[in-house]
Amino acid sequence: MRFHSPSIQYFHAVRRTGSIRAAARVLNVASSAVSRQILKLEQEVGSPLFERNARGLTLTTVGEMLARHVMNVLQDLDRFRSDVASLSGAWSGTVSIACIESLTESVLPDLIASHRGRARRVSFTTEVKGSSDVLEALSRGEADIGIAMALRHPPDLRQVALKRFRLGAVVAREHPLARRKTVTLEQCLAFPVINALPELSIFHLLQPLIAQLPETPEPAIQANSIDLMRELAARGVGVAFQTQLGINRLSRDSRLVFLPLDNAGSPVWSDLGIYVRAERTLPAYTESFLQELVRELGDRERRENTAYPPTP
Amino acid sequence: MRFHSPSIQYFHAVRRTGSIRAAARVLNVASSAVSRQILKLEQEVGSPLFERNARGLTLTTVGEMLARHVMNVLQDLDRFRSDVASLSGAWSGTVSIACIESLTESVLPDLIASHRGRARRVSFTTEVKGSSDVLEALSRGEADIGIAMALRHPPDLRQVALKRFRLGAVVAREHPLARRKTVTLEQCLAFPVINALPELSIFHLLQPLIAQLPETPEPAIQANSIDLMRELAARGVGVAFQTQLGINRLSRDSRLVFLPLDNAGSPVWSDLGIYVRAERTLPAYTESFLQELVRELGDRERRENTAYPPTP
DNA sequence: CGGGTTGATGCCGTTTCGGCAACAGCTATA
DNA sequence: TATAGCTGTTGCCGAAACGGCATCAACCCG
Repeated sequence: MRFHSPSIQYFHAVRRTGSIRAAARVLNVASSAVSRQILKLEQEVGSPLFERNARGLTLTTVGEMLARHVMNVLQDLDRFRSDVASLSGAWSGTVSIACIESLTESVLPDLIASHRGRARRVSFTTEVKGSSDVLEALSRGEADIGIAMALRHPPDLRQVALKRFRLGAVVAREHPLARRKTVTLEQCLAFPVINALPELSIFHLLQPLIAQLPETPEPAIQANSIDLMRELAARGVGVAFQTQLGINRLSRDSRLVFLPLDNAGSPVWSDLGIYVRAERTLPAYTESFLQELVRELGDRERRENTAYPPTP
Repeated sequence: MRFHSPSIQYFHAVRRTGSIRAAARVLNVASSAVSRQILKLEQEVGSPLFERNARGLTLTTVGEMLARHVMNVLQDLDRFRSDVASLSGAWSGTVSIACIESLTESVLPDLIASHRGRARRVSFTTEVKGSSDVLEALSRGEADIGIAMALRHPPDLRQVALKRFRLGAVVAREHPLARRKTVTLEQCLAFPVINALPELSIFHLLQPLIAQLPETPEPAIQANSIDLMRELAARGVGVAFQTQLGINRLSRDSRLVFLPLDNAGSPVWSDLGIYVRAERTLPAYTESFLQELVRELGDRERRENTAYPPTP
């Protein structure tokens, strides 16, 4: 089912790989064929699409415009294919997800497992990235659904939902703070803390708050893995911070205690956004999973706000 | 700039014309070429796209799915083209509008005239239809912007805005009702009325109200042209009904008086919707005009609600 | 029962496409 | 500085796809 000119498929491959020869390898054709199709495209558009650097190709402004169009075409072709397939009962396809690490410990595995229990023919590809990388992967068409910190998102993305979870400290059960109901940042900083590196979204949440404090103590440990940070906290190394998305896992882990964080008397929120390319209609199976994801995150948001109600 | 397979262009032409030979004439190619491309498409999709009737071709279910995809592709190609063109300063293109008759007397001509004053290179195509035909033309990709009565719209259309205007009676200045501030339906029906035919949206607004009345008098005249109905009213033939969109024109026309209609003590609203295909990004020049249209209709809505405030 | 459609097919010249090999330009490494 | 390895581009040629012409079978309407 390949009823689009080879040009746009070749263009798409070249854009992704950044090189004509690499694209040719992926496409299993000769590089000369790819080169010619690109030249023909440029002649028809009437403007160069790539800047030829010695090390490969980079999109020009017009090239980026065409890339957007080609992405729209190919993604909509995917949707059409899946629509036709679902007509004959074959509900199959691959959902590609890009998300930040907070989701990996329970939300995503739970959801994927349950979804595959019902729809065996739908497979998943997930990639964990930093928030801005998630949005970029979505823009570049490398993922269908993105979950990231709700920062400013580019106009070519659509925010499907916005859920807020409370940020908190994670300490070992024996930690002096462990018996409190909530903690403030000052109270945490009295102890060794395990700080997130800038790649993690927690960094960008805590950084402005720490900057407001009169003194900025040296962090004991810095890391870029939430898992590692939590394991360090469990061993009593210090205070870690994370959004309370792993409420199930944490409550099962008897070594750890989650303490909602307060700042100037009000909770510290971590806003999670679910994103999708705006100029796109999702295939039915992707849309279905997206709805489940939104519902599940809504449920967790509600559940945690009752478990840890905002201090008045 | 034709970088899509001939297949999809041919398919698009066949869908619009409903015949292979007619499509071939439009495309300036031999009918055999068109026939072969369609057959190839069907082979690649793995399912027939048209039902061959003796008199022409009709889309199958799969064919309609492909039609949707092809429409998305071609409309997005248009947008891409205009984006590239606007990069080199050429802000040009054609905005295609389908709307109901109420717009023709002042809203649309005013707006188009003023827009063309600023953007000389943007041309317009407008087609007046009934509300359901407007929506259908939009769905079939034959118009960019649709303005119609806000009924239930198909899911492939997006309602950009919803504006409500007051429905009223139009009578000659010498008419016995002309001195009133507002009128009720009963008061109007005491006189000869000029009824709208079902093709006009006014029919669908008034019909349910008339059906509620104890007695349904014979209409004096039925017509399917708002213009004609208004001219008849000006000659004292009877009471006409219309939405108060031509406030400028009516206030200039000294022969006529507009009387807001009340029913059971509350105004009778005529909801006007502005529609666009959902799975589509508009070219910049179309988007620009759309914004002006929404703003203008919003202005009129506000102006008329102050001119004729709802009776409390 | 013919005259007008309709879409489909066989044949054939033209166009396009893709693979192979060679080329020039650049970078990194020896 | 020379060389090996990479890049994209270009001639050449065979293969595949496309389009035009003429023809055919099926259908509708008068």
